[in-house]
Amino acid sequence: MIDRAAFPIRRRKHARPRELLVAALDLFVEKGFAATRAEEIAERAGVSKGTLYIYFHSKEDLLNDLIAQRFFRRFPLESFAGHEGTEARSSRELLRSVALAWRSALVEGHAGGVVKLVFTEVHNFPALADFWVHQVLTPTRAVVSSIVERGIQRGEFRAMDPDLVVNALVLPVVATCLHRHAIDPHVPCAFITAGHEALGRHAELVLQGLMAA
Amino acid sequence: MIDRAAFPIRRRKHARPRELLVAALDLFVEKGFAATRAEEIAERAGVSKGTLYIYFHSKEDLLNDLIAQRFFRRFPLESFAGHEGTEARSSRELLRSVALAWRSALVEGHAGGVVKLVFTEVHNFPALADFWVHQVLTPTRAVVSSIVERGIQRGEFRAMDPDLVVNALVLPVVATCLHRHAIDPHVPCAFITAGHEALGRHAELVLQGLMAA
Amino acid sequence: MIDRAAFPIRRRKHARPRELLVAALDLFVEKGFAATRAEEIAERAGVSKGTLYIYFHSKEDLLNDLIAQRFFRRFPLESFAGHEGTEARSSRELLRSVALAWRSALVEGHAGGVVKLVFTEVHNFPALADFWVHQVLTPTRAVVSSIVERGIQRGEFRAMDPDLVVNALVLPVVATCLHRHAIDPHVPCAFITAGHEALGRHAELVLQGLMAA
Amino acid sequence: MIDRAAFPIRRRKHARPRELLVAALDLFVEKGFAATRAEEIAERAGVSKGTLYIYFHSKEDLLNDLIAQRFFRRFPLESFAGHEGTEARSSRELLRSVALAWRSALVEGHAGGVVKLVFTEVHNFPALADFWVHQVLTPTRAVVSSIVERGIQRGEFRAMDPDLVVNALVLPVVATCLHRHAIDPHVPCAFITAGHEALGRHAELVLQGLMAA
DNA sequence: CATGAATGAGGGTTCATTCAT
DNA sequence: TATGAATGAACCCTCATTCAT
Repeated sequence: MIDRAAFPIRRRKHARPRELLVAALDLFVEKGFAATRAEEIAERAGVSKGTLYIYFHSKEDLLNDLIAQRFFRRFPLESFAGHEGTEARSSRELLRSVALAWRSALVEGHAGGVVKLVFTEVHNFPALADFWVHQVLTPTRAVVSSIVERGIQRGEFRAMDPDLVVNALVLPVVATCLHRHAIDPHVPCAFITAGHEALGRHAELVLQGLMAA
Repeated sequence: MIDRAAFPIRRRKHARPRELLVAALDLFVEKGFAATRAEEIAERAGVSKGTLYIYFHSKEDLLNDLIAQRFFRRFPLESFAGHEGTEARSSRELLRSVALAWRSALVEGHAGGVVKLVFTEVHNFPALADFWVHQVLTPTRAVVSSIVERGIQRGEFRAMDPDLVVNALVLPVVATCLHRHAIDPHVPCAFITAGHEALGRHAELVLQGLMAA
Repeated sequence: MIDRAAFPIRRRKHARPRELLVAALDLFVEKGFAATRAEEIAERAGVSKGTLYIYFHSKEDLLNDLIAQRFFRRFPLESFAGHEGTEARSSRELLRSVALAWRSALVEGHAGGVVKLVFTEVHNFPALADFWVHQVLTPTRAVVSSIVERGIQRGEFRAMDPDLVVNALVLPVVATCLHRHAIDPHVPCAFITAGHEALGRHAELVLQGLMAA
Repeated sequence: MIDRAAFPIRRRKHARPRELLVAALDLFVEKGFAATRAEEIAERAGVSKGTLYIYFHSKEDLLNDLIAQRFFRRFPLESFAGHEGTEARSSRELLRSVALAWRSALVEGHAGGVVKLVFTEVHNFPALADFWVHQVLTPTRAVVSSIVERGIQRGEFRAMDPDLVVNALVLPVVATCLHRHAIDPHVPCAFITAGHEALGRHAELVLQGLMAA
């Protein structure tokens, strides 16, 4: 039933947990936690049902491990935290970089699926809310706030609530992720999930509105 | 078990299907379709498990009926369609109205829950994608496009891809909905789901960036 | 699959838990807890697998309820506690009555199966040890002790450790129970589980040894 | 994982089957056959799960082998069979010896656990009933009968059904075994499993009742 | 129509057993 | 021979659905 030639047992031993986590993430994103059967996860990982339970205590545990091991590393925004060596760059340019960091993290890469999972399964896994708010949103908010304040002080931006800028730059990325993973497979919406440059141009639009007169 | 005095049978008999649909919608939004038990729906509607199956063929049918009966009316954007009697209003003002129409439909009201449902259950109910794209997004896109083109022609806006404006105005509303229904119950995020004026000010920001120099 | 004519649904509603407990007790005694499948219990009670879980939370719960509801009433020895109106009877006669009370409780009746269950499942259900010691053995020991002391004081018995008498009268009953339920179905042992009078004559033998010279 | 230094392979290779049998017996006695996992047995024997199946075809086979190899030797009563050189000893003394032989075999030694196993698992392993009746009870019965008849003929005992004496001497030993292995670990019962001399004094009591007037 | 006891297919989980190493 | 990762049959339990009352 499983192609042993393609999946030698010994070689895969240490890879199994990761393979199962990847398979589980894909399926949880695709079908939701409750609608995903344990056997499907195993099958996609190329193992049998029982093998899953060698590495994880339960299906719930799989998702908890996903949250803990896979999600729980900070969003890649540290580079902006202190603006090291960024004195020369305009605040507009810095904010644009933040928006693009979000884009590359969520739209490209498969972190986008994680976003869908967060919003879909948070009811039964509150740790997802913690992850999302404290590991993703809050750091972003801190970085954007500091850049916006810098921009206002340097006269680049007009006076502005930084939260408004966070939301304007970041929430469309979230919504785009969800579209790509939920709606597009059924009804492709090119005008939303258009491609690489769309979010860049979105950032331009917002930042244009931010400029001082 | 059910308080008969408070709910006379006669008067409620015809309301049953609607009451069940409302209960189901609430629970599907809150816990997801798969994780909601048929008995819970009946209980919330104040009837017994068996009664649910008098009015609906199955649990799936309940959601299909929700989509067909509840969702399947156009988004309240018709008023903008022809810009009847709107000649005098600025294009900026019109777009602001569109954004506020979205806000009042999705953030206030409980249509916001429907949005969560769309993104959560679309995998098993492709009709949700059809509903979302054709009944909600596409009309909005048409309206916004026409206003943007009008604004450009009238010299109010600089040249701009209309889709960019749809996305900039509309996607944050979607993301805000999801936040309110998914994340906030666990980790309140005032800076996102701040309240009425937030989205209004977001629209201002975007529209400012849209203005011709 | 289940003969509905013989088992009308409504009439049995209140009888179900008891029927399931009886079926479970029989099977637990016969095959042991771990080797009894939930479906077997249901089948013997004339219902389907799922019905069992309407009335009991789990298979373990079934046994716990058996212990709590069925076993947890004191052994029928109270009548001897105060020797009310027993002044006239000889101590020998009283002890003989205790032994016969054990016999009728354990060998006749189906309490004998319970004894087997106690010894078989106590490892996983320590409450069985509590039941056995505190509800059965300890009361018996108290009664027998008081009678033995009375007999010694009245010069009927020679000096004797009362515990020895408890054991001599009671332990053979226990062993006989176990034989009847465990061994006899496979290899009948008439010389042990002989019948009514055997334990009576056993008591005679022991009591004879107890008599003062 | 296993301390190879402490257990050189060579020396243990031939001991493996016995070590596994001992481990299995302990666990079957402690937790029952169905509730004992094969891996536990292997672990207690200091080998891996797979090794168990080199020496035994299945878990059931382990118990069958236990019965065949371990149990299937006669109970140590042969010495009484012909009363060789016992002419001079009183029948009372001989019976006392039989009781003490039971005690040392069952209460001391770990044969007591076997008794528990017999009564617990006989349903699924009828060979246990055969063993118990034919290898243990029947020989004892034969020996006791002959001694009792001898005692009656020699005028030491009053007329008496020999089976009654078997039961009176032997069943309390059985019950004591079960107590020690089943109940005592949870609720210690000193008054039953008191120690070496208790069964001796029990025998005295019974034999006293047996004496001719 | 309304009820809720009963059903049984389906999915999560365990563990005896196998087999490549 | 020894290992232990992997398997999958079997079991516990849930819950959508039915139907006698």
